[in-house]
Amino acid sequence: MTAPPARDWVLHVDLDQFLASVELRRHPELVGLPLIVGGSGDPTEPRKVVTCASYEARGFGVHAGMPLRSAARKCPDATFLPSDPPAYDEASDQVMGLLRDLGHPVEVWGWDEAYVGARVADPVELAERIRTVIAAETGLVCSVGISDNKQRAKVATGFGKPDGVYTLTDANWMEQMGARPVEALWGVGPKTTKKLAALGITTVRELASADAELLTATFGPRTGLWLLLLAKGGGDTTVSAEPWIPRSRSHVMTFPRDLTERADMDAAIVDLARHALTDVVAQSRIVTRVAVTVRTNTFYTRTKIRKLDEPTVAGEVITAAALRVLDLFELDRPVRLLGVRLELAPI
DNA sequence: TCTGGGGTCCTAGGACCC
DNA sequence: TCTGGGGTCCTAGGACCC
Repeated sequence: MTAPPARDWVLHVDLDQFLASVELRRHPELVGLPLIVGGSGDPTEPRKVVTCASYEARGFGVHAGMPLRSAARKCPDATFLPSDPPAYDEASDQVMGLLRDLGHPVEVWGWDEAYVGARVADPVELAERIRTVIAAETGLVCSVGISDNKQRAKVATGFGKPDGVYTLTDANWMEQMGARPVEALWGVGPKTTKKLAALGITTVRELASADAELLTATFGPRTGLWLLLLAKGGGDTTVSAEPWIPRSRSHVMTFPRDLTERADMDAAIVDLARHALTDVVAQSRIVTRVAVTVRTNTFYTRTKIRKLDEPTVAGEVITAAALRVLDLFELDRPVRLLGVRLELAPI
């Protein structure tokens, strides 16, 4: 038995129940009990949702995005903790640093996910080494998906969770995925699933053998062919260690009570714009466009955007622009949420 | 229990110019 | 004066993800 040759692999590393795990590290007495992270930690707080539920809490039907009050009804014995972003930033940085120390390119995807590109003969050995190092150095548990592109590696991680490793390649893709609904593909959501169903396509196997022209006619030239590629197990094979350059910076706020006074809306918009601009300036970036989002009490949500006369970081210019965009709305209903997004000039 | 916050990318269609 | 087509810029909105 000769050793297999080295090949280019893409490993997807995903920290299990990340926020809950970071909290459990410093509250070990809570290990094994249902834990829910979100809002200010007060389960009676309205208009706040679960950011992360521990596996124990998930056993009660609690999941991310669920209103805290619903979570409290489903799992009254859970411990509720406030979200602590600086702690998650620090834990994430620690994990990403350990991954980089392995000597392969690492592409960070948010707090709790990263892709590692590696030309190795034994990717399972690398995956286990990653899991061992992260557990030993940070006390955090992760799962790893192995494939030759990002989308398939991400799907593989789902089969590995929790606390495991799974490999998906051409050899087992159709066998594992063929009979599953198209929604099992990363990037296929409810809307695309419905459109595909109207074409008589419901499974990954059906999508993989669908007519390319039918797909491009329905979804456009790029998206149509991309869906076909995804179903065949293809995807993006590049892993870049280059730091991510953000395209925009935004802040939104759902108010504890709907706003009805225009002066309050103006004040909130100025606040949100300043907040976003502070982050932009800290990263030495320049604003090119200003977008404002309005959500009314009926949950009707719309965004309007305007290009600035010239790129700038001048606070007065940007807050004035945001107020002008807000002025484009009717604003004849109570406002539940306002948001400002600043789009940035490329570097 | 009414439904958070932070992002990216794609497509369609109008305006405008040649 | 009318018509056609190509290209670019801009905004709206859809869709998806963590």
